[in-house]
Amino acid sequence: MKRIADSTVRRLSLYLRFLEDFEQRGLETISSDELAQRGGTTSAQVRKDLSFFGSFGKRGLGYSVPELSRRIREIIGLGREWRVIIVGAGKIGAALAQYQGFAQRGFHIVAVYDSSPEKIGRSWNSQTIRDIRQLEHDTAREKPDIAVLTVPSEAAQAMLDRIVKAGIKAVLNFAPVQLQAPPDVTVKSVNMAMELEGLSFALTNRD
Amino acid sequence: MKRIADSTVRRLSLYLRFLEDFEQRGLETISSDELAQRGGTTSAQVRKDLSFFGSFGKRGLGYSVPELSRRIREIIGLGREWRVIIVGAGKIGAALAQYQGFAQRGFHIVAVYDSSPEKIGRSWNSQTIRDIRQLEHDTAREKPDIAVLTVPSEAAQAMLDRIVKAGIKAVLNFAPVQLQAPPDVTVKSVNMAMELEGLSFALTNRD
DNA sequence: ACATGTGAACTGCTTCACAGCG
DNA sequence: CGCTGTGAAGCAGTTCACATGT
Repeated sequence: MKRIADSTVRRLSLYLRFLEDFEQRGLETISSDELAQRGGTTSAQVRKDLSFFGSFGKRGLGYSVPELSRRIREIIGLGREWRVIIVGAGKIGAALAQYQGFAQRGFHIVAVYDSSPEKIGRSWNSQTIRDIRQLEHDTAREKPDIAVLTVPSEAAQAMLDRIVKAGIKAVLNFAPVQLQAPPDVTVKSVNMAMELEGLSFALTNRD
Repeated sequence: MKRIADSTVRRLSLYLRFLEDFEQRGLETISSDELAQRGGTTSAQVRKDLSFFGSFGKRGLGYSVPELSRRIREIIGLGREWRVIIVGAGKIGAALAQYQGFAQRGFHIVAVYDSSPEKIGRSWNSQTIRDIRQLEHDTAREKPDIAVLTVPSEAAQAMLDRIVKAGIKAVLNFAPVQLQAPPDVTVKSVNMAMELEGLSFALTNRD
């Protein structure tokens, strides 16, 4: 299969959200143009995005909402449950563990880790915080798919190395640092500091 | 000035982080190649990024760490204090309000708002949570520069409209929805759901 | 000799425009 | 006729390669 651009995958996520909305309202079909307007893009872009994966529409009519919804879910891989661990039980970790949006889309938190003795053992939103030293042992047995990394910046790279060595192939990083990982491991970063600086730049450099 | 790509600004943020690190260690000069390796890019990319804003290096030598550091801070607009409000005192809002990285880079939280009567009036990390109904009134007086939007998805667009009408020109959105704003208002979104789905896609579609 | 700064070449994403099909 | 699907054109961001300055 041809390599798919990151931006394409992001838009598919977006389309799916709209489709689920339409689905709930009982709409049967939708055109590329309607999807485009909602998503702030163009109809050609929508059709091109979908065309990488097949021909899901009916000419002269548009797309079947339930079918397209199903196909996109399939493409993104939302048909199954993903097993997620959270590494770092700080403020952000806490917010994430309690975030309902995860479970709704099939991302199931199976463990939370920390290194601080005061936190280990404490119960936390139906999870007991585990000792980070158990990471390798647990991972071998429980085979999580995704690790969410919410440790301090200084510790992030070392912890990522452990996660990679433990065999996890997908990481969502919240530390504001650039991480190095082997090519078979996908790392996505959420970097608020960088976004804020982007706003600072926009405010500073406008006509 | 020519329009600067988003990716360029993000890399400048990244370079700045490395430069601050080098500065602390007392290093005097750095080459584009060293910056590139740290940032996972190429030396040509680094030089091109900087060239949009001027010629800061010395041929045959590299860049002065303190000078380049200063110049990038100036470019991004980190020379001043930015006044930030947080709209929505939920879990994410809480994590952000206590996040030290903000203040360190000159983003100063001047107010926190919520609509829930149980939350309003409660003290919170040296801020008292204010009634969202005060938003317009306060904004007229206190002139915040940036609003961080951490309200539920359903409320996000309506709240953004209020924020825009109140005259704020930069918004950092945490709701997993596509927001519409006039072109003179910059909106950046942090969308964990989308990043997670990107990981799901990567795990699903690999050889 | 060495590393910057920058036009030129390249790569890849987006937009166009229209043939194809219901 | 309307809307999809898609090659071709256009555009933007990245990489190359070398002239330039120290």
